[in-house]
Amino acid sequence: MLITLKDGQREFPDGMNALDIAGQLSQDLKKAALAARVDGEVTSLVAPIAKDSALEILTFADDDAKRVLRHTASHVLAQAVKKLVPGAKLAIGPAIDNGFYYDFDVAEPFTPEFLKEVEKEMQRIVKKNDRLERFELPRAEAIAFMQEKNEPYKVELINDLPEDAIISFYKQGDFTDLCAGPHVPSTGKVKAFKLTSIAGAYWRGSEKNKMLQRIYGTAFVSQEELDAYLARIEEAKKRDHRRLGRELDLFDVQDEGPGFPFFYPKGMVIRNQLENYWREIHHKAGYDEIKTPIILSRSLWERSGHWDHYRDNMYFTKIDDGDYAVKPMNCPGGILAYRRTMRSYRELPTRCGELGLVHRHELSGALHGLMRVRCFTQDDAHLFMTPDQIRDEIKGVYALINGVYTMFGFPYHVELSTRPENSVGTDEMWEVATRGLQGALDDLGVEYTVNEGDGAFYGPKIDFHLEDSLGRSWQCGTIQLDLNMPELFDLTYTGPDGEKHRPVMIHRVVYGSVERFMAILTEHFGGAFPLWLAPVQVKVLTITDRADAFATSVQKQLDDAGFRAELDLRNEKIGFKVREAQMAKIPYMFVIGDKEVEDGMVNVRTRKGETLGSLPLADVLSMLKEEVDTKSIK
RNA sequence: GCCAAUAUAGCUCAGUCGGUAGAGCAGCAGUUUCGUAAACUGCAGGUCAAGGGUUCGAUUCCCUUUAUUGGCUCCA
Repeated sequence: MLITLKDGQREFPDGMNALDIAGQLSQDLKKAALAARVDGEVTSLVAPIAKDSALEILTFADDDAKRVLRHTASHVLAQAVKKLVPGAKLAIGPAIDNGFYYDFDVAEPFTPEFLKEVEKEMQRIVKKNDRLERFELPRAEAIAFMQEKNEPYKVELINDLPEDAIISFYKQGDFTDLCAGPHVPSTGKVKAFKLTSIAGAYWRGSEKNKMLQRIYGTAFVSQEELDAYLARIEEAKKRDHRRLGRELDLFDVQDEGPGFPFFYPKGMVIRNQLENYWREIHHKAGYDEIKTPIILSRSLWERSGHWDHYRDNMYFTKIDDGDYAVKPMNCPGGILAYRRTMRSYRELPTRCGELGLVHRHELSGALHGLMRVRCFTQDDAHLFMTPDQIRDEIKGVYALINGVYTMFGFPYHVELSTRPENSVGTDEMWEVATRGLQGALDDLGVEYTVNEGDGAFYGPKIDFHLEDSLGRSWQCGTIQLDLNMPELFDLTYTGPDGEKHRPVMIHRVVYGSVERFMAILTEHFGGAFPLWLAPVQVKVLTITDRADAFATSVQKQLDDAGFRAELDLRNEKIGFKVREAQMAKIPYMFVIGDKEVEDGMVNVRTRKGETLGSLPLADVLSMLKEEVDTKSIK
């Protein structure tokens, strides 16, 4: 058979497997090989290749090979747990980004000490280097096999496989698991691994099901790589916004208000800068700004559908004898603002923004720093338009969001979320709305994944996800197309024909929530905010008190020029003052000593440790102004 | 909300096999006037998360509650 390799074609005997082919190419490759990609499909190294094919030998550098190795590691984990707790029932154990997990149903929850034992047992299994052998069974036999092993979850999984599915198993030593594969050839390939945590997880992800015990771990081909990975995680934790928020005195959440964050003076500077920027770009994009009340009557929420579909997440209050709710979303307010007057088609589209403070009762276990809180400010806007304006408006919003994320240098991914179970409106409305969003994304040529059933209760949405320092993804921007609320509130505009028509509504946010966005921002920049956002932009440091007068006048000039500058006249050594400014991640330090006083210059140091030397203040000011005005993220 | 872990000074963490606690940093007070990431000395700082139980005695052991962390679920 003719095998096409990445650097040319070669003839090999029919039925030869990828591992042996690798061996003929180089012994090093054979040793490093974990899996193969045959005609684009990831397969086991030991699967015979029957015909002319394109072949890639995959080593750990390849993401698919990482998954194969980690999947095998999850089997090793399951084998070890079964050995130590024979009564444990196996659920599922896939590879995930950066690692793997396996779910078990056990009578007693796992403990951290137990993990140590499991790791030891896994070492033994890896050392034995058992081959992983694949075999298939017909459906009935597969079920009988797992029934006999007393693995009810596996039986359920097999029952749910499509009729024509090939049901395969992998056997290593005395352990066999239902698995589609592929795997590495033998357990010895799992050279370096670590079990990282224990967690509860619902069977099949539904809180209606039993909670199983999940063990998370990760695996690499060498101890060095594992150590490097663990060191990277430790490093990433230093960027955690909860930690930086406290260290840099920006914000925090206190026990007295779980999920209700505090913002301190330095944090407010960042927040206000973000809001100023937001107003600026929205003004340019043709938006007006409004503010609607935080508390509104119960009847409004009943009409909007929130009472039926969102009540569990809402806070309520009583005023005199009336029932009121604290708003969990801004849309009903935005709708009342639209509805206050007769609208003509000539006014459409209307774009009305609101930095709206909303409160939502999130589950206590879901709270996470500023990322998930119980009160937050959405940089919301509601657009009302005629149906034929939908695509252009969606594109306009997309451009706005893309522009902001790109300006900050944030990579993001896009998801399209469709109709959830608990929703309002007719099938037709949902169909039209979903097609509208999809059409706009396709027009723009945007890559996206579809998230079935994850839309808002009133409409489908396009979600923008950003990543935190540990690679966890958080939804920030969203564009939601809504045909339902206009119906529920009987919104109209007068068309050119003089008749009343129903407008279409778009709900959208750019930052998502100002709080979450600040968290992402903090982690992304590791607390070293770009100059335009930095709470303190310049710190003026004196070397001796002979420089006090000049330093004070420098600070005054900075202040007059609109910069946020602080003065450090303390009787401390310059090295100490620099260190403190450095740790506060202040972008620029102006060092002033006898020399500078004499020359009338400032000696500029950046937080990156560069010393720019003595410069005339006027020159430095125009340089900094340029950096602020362009919102440079250097 | 569910599973698990954790909670000691402003922060990071020791410690007590049950006899009411300690370090570094930060803070404060002195001394030091010094050239780009840590001067020196001293002082002060804690209901050991909260409530209950066991005990002669609980910060330590047990229970409950609260909060936090990592997941699950949910979501901006």
